Amino acid sequence: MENSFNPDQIERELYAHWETSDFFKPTGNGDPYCILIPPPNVTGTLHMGHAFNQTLMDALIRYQRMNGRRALWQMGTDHAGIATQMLVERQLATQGKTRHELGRDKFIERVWNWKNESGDTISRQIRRMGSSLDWSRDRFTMDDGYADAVQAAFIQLYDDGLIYRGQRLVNWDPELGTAISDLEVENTEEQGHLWHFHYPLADGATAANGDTYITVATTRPETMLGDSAVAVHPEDERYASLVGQFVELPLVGRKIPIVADTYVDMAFGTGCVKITPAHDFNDNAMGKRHTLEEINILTADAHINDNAPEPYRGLSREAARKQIVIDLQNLGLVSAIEDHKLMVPRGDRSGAIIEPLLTDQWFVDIEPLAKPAIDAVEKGDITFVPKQYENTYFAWMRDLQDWCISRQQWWGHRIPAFYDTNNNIYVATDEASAREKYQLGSEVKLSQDQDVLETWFSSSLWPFATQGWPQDTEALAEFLPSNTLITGHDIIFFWVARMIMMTLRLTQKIPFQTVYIHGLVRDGEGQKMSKTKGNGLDPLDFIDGIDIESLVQKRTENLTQPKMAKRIETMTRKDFPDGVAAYGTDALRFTFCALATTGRDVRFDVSRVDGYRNFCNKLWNASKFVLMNTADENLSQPVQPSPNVIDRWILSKASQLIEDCRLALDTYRFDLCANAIYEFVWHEYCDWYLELSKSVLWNDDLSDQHKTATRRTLLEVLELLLRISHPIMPFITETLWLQVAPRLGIGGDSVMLQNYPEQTQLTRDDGAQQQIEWLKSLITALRSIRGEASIKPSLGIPVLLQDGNEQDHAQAGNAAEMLKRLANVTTIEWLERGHEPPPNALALVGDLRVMVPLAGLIDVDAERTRLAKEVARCEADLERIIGKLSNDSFVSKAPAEVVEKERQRAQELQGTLATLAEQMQQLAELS
RNA sequence: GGGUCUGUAGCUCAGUUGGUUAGAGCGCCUCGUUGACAUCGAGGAGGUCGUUGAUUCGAAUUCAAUCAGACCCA
Repeated sequence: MENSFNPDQIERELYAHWETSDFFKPTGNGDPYCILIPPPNVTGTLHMGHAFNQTLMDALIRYQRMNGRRALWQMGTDHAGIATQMLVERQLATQGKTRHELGRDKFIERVWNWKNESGDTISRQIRRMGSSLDWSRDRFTMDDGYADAVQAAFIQLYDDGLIYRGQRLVNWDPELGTAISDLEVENTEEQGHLWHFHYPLADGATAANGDTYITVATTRPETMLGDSAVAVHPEDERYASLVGQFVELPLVGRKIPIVADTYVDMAFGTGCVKITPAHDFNDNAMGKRHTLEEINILTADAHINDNAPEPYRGLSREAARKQIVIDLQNLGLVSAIEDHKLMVPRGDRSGAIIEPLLTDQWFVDIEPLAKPAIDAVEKGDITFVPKQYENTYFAWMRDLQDWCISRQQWWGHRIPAFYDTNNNIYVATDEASAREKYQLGSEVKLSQDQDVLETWFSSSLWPFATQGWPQDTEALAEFLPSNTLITGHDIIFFWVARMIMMTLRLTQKIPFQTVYIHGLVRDGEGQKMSKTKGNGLDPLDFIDGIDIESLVQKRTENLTQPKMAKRIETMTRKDFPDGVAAYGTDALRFTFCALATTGRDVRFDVSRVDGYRNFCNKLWNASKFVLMNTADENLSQPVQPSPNVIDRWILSKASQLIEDCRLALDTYRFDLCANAIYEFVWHEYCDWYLELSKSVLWNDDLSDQHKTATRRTLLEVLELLLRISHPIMPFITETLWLQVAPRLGIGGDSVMLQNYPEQTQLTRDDGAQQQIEWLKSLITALRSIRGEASIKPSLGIPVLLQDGNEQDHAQAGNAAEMLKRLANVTTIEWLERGHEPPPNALALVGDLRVMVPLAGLIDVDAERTRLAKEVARCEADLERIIGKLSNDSFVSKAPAEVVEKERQRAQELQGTLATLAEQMQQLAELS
């Protein structure tokens, strides 16, 4: 075996072997267990969020597979309508072409070509994470079968009256030329202005103060061309007399009413608001309340249209704004321009400012879908972990707007709706079936809707469309509902809620039982990782390593804001002066598991990976030790129980570990599982058991029977540790297991097909645990004396024991060899009770006095300092406890056992302090 | 403006139903090259658990207020 763990050599080969051996497919007769992958975007590349998400899903699916479940982790990618279309359009642009020149069919062909050539990047990267996905069932949301499901869903919902077409205000991305979801709109605070305009009162009306105008404040002057009212608060006395009167809209000349509405904030601006129902969501709602005219003044690419006065037609919204302000200034109607911070909506893909625009779109009537979806979570059919996310879910679900599902794009599922020349709607899979369904003669001309469905519409069908719906398949019967959905909280609304609604409606089943929500990965400073900030990390760089120059180049190329490059470079060189080491997949996965606490953010701390890489190396070397020491003997037979207390102890401890790990995984506490494994492997198995085992294996006084028992136990526990850690660290555990298991007579092709350890297979032994804990405190006490007195480890020390009970005597007799080896003790002598010991350094283990004679080894002053510290600690403790015990209400009201415990502790401390005082006395006499 | 969450060692975080000597990893200090591992071993320092109240015999843990920060929704 190599001296240290080298992940690079094993990972790819092992993964390929697993995949070609079909180990990732559901097998056996166990209960089905299914995890659905949140389908990554086909244009995407693996980022830290994916890697985190992948790690948790894979840990869970491997755990359940090892529990004997028919485990399916369903692979798939989504077609990412907007992102993919943008990507291919950008490619075309480099050749000086547009999609319109190409035409719809040719363009879609181009997209498919791109997909077939480059659409598997993320799939390849996911494999590097060790993810045991069933690749044979890989689905893409644009595949034929999946497309059938999308059509079927649309048609059924339409026929049920749950999908309708209508003209509504939607979020319009003028750059992409399509509607987008309000979830795809990012509102950011930006610096702008608040313009105050005078609107002259019509028909000679005057305000209470005699003004012949009222003043409105707006952040978007250009929309005034579409104003159809001015609103004031009904209780605003300044304007009470004007309600019902009119103003004459400047530049336009339209007479528009002054209405009263409680929506108006009296304290904001002038207390008067211009109302533009066709270009603002709030104004639109108010317009509905007051039956105001909806005047659309913008084209699809955000230029002024013909509904506006002639001089402004054709201007961009920005140009129109400037011109309108100038024109109003010339009329003396601009009373103030203030700096103002406002929330600006931008499309998350294009970055363009989103325009609320009246357009014809397709909508899902959400209320009938939302109600059962809320019920399912309320009744507990679906549970969220952590539970608090159920509130987030409810809050959103109870305030849902109808869902706009059409997009003015080419790449996606074309809406299966046809129109005749009178714009009557016929919904069916294709033109022929539309004619049949609606009994249309050949004289009726039909044309298909040009739009496609938004990607999330198809993703919302994921739980059943991936299993063959609308066909009645075996997979559907077996894996719907699935068991656990693992995802970040950022897509609860986008995806989780919509899957619940659609699955319940179309299959009458819940899509999954448990939704485990994990945190989002942030950088070391807690910042969101983003390309713009250049603080993103590529998980593969942690697996394979990357030198600093390549890292700098990677982070600074293709920036949307090239001026950031210098800063990003400086920051990168500071954070990673030597680049990133090749840590391997297992170390990265272990890190993610250890970071998976219940919190909402996960700060990715590079030093953690470092530590867990070391942990892998520790496990590697422990295995090396075990293999070296178990080579020459047939150890396929169990030895039970072992004659060696250390063996019975470690097996007993291992039984606790199994319980802890199972509980942790069953409750999605991957962090607790990782910590339990780390603690056990390093601080029980390696620090103590391996060291103690040497005192058996290398002790000529012990029989072969003892040695065989320890060799067997070394292997047994190691084999168990490999199985228990496998879900978190698949590669190293597999590599080691294939060498370790045969020594125990265990066959099998892979640890991933073995059973996850069960507690019932081990015996708890409280006696053994007590004995070894006693031994550990003895050794620790001696090491502490050595450490504080700076006695070199290589220098042996004599030990005197005194007092103590019978058990101490018995145990000390058995422990001599181990004390010698682990604390470099040369001789152990008992001093009779009451006899005066030589000057010594003293430690107490219960009543047992453990003494190291000073005799030239230990400096009296150093020892006094050490003792004084110990005395201070005990005194502080005792003082606190006496305080409690002298409190009558504590003694009378606290449970008897708590009081008793404190009494005992006080007694022990008093004993200890008495002994220490004596010792101090003795030391004092020395100097 | 409405809502959610977080505040524990220098840093990143655990802390189950109130009773612990408040823990871990990293970092820091001292010592250490004999046969698994320097990607290591041994020892050690370091915290009035954001602040203030309340409940209780007892609060890091429950409640209220407050400060600081993060996020979601409008």
